[in-house]
Amino acid sequence: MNSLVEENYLKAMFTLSNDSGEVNVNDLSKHLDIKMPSVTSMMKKLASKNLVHYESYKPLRLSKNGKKEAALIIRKHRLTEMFLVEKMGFGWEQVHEIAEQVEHIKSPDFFAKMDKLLDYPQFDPHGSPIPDQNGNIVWKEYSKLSECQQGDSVKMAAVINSSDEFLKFLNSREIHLGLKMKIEFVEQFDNTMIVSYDKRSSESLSSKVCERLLVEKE
Amino acid sequence: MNSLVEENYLKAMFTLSNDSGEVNVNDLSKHLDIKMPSVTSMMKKLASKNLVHYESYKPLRLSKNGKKEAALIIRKHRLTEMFLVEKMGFGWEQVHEIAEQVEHIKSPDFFAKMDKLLDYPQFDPHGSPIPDQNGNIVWKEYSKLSECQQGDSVKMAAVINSSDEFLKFLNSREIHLGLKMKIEFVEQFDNTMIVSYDKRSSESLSSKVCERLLVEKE
DNA sequence: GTAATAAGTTAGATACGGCTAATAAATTTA
DNA sequence: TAAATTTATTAGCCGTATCTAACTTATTAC
Repeated sequence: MNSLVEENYLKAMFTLSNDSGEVNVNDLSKHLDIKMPSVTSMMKKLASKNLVHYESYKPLRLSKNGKKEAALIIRKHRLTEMFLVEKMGFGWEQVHEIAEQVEHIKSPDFFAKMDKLLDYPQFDPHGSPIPDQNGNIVWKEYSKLSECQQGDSVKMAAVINSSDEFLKFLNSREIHLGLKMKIEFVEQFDNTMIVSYDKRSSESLSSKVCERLLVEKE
Repeated sequence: MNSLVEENYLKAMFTLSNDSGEVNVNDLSKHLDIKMPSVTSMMKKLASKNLVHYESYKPLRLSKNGKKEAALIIRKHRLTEMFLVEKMGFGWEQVHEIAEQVEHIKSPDFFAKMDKLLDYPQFDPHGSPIPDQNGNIVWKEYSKLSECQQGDSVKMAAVINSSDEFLKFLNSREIHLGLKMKIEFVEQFDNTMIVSYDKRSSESLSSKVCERLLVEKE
């Protein structure tokens, strides 16, 4: 059984891993707001538990097992977020903090019940995939809105790096998952997009916003 | 902000306090399964935080503040138990363990939402009162079933010291809160009671069982 | 009322998960 | 490629919450 602290390291490593599965001590340190020497010593501990591959001065990698453990924590996090939104009436901008705590609860029954009550959801309220009971994740290939063309019709699929403020911004524009929008115009100078959708006919979205929105092309 | 460990001490003290509000180091130690010296040192810490009145070799007492903190943790525990039973479909014998973990979650919103969804319940699934937001508890005066007389008609109101096994025993006899039963006969020799209720016409309950059932006389 | 027992405290150790300061290795810059 | 910078590690310390062993105070039994 891993401690709460160990779980947080595993989760952070999972999130920060690049495509070859590598993480730096420095990035991990910044992400967790824990100094580098503490990270190093935890890496040694996790290595001794076969959750991490560790060699001095080399990039860190989660072991197969570590990856699974991490995915299962993320599963609990995302199931919780979905439960908070769907069954308890929270807004998608309110659930991260709570899920951050609930994800550490040790009770398979508790999460199995959530899963069932939600009818085995595939995605969380921000469009991120929920890993299955074995820790496997199905990634859908979405496009960044910023990569779409003028004239494209798209459907909102997920938000990247969903922070409180960003989600509140989206709320204020009445943008939510599943929303269909049309790209009316792309400003060449700064890549600002003018989009229209049911409730708004010419909303302007900065490139910073468009890079954080994942969409499905229609 | 109190640590999870501190919260557990406060809760234990609250539960173990006798009518004059006193607890022994020894009882606390046994209840928490933590050795006495550890308890003593935590008591000093809690005393320095004005949560406990502590004097060497004297019985321990929660301060006014400590009592409130404890009651608020118990509030979270009991709200959670109610939520698990009413909104998630758990049995009353399954909820204690989960609530033991959920009660430590720091999020007023989370518990406020539960409270609202449950329509501000007064009692948990075992009939124990749920403290209000200020930590105040309204105690109802119930009688132990064991103190009732032959011929009395009573309504099941609460269970004392509800353990897994006891609750499962009650399940097996189809006994639940709100159940109305009549005391048909009391065996003088060992105080076993023969009771009848809707689904059973002459169920025999040992004195050990009867002492753990609280009822309302009709 | 004294001896035996139980309850409580002190002292000192341990594991965990942090930290700073100093050092070493790797990477970037010039 | 040598110097400067960044990244990572080592060594040693700290606070929390636990423990055991030894000691003290309170209670119980005779």
